[in-house]
Amino acid sequence: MPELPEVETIRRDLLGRIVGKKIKKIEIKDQKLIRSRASVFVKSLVDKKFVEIERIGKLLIFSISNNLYLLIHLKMTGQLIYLNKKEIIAGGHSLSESPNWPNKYTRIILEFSDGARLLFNDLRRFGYWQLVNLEELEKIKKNYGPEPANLLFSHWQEILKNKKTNIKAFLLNQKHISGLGNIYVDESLFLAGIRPTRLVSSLNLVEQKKLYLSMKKVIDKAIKYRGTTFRNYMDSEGKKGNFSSFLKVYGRSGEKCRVCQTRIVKIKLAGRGTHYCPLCQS
DNA sequence: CCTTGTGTTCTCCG
DNA sequence: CCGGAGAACACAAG
Repeated sequence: MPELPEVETIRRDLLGRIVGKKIKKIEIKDQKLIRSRASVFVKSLVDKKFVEIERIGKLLIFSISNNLYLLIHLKMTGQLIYLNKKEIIAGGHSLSESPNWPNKYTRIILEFSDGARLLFNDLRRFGYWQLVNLEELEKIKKNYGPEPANLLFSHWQEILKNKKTNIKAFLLNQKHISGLGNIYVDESLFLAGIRPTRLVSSLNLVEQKKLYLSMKKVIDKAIKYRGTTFRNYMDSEGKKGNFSSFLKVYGRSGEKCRVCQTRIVKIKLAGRGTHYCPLCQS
């Protein structure tokens, strides 16, 4: 499940690899995943270059040399795989556990003029590629709250104000704060010592501050370790994220809390599997 | 039937 | 009756 740290890892890796390269060819194997007419899509990209790669929350934004923007969302199982000419001939990367590409889940292939390729794999076909102009991009950006890294505590307090839902549902909502998904919401709440079921309105000042700091800490560390691989996630070289071994609650139901040895509980909340320690979190 | 990110639709409340 | 918030559902496939 790519969340902010995973998408940021991909963004940083791709910056040095594809920016400035001319797009030579596009192969669309599954029309469903592109949110434009295929002919328009191909015409707008071929012979153009990527100028910059940005990100808002979990959404990647590739600026193109013709003032259009390619939005790529990985949703649950999307992967962006970069292969240079040599790796294409070898059928993948030089890692033993690395699968061969393209595979049956490869939905779109971008080919650059130097022979390198960018593959978009998506098992569940939830992800998408979409072309927008600046005006449309600005509109889309308005749906996202600030990211943990850019957040001031005074702003955080404003955001929390008058919210009537539980803290889990609140943190998952990208309009309030962007980039957190199920894994990092559960991990941030554990670090803050707050139960996911708590109402936003019930958090006192100390808890607000703890959560504020915990989100930043969890996200920063996860970026440092190149994200979490729980199921499908891999970076643009086909490698797994290294944050998985630091998970305190996510995916650990029935296992002992690393702090107090109490067994981690799993409930369903906001329609999502939700993990917490009944002793550390109150 | 479980998994999840997000867009849409439904429902409730003041 | 309107607007906003939040809940519920839809999507997909293994």
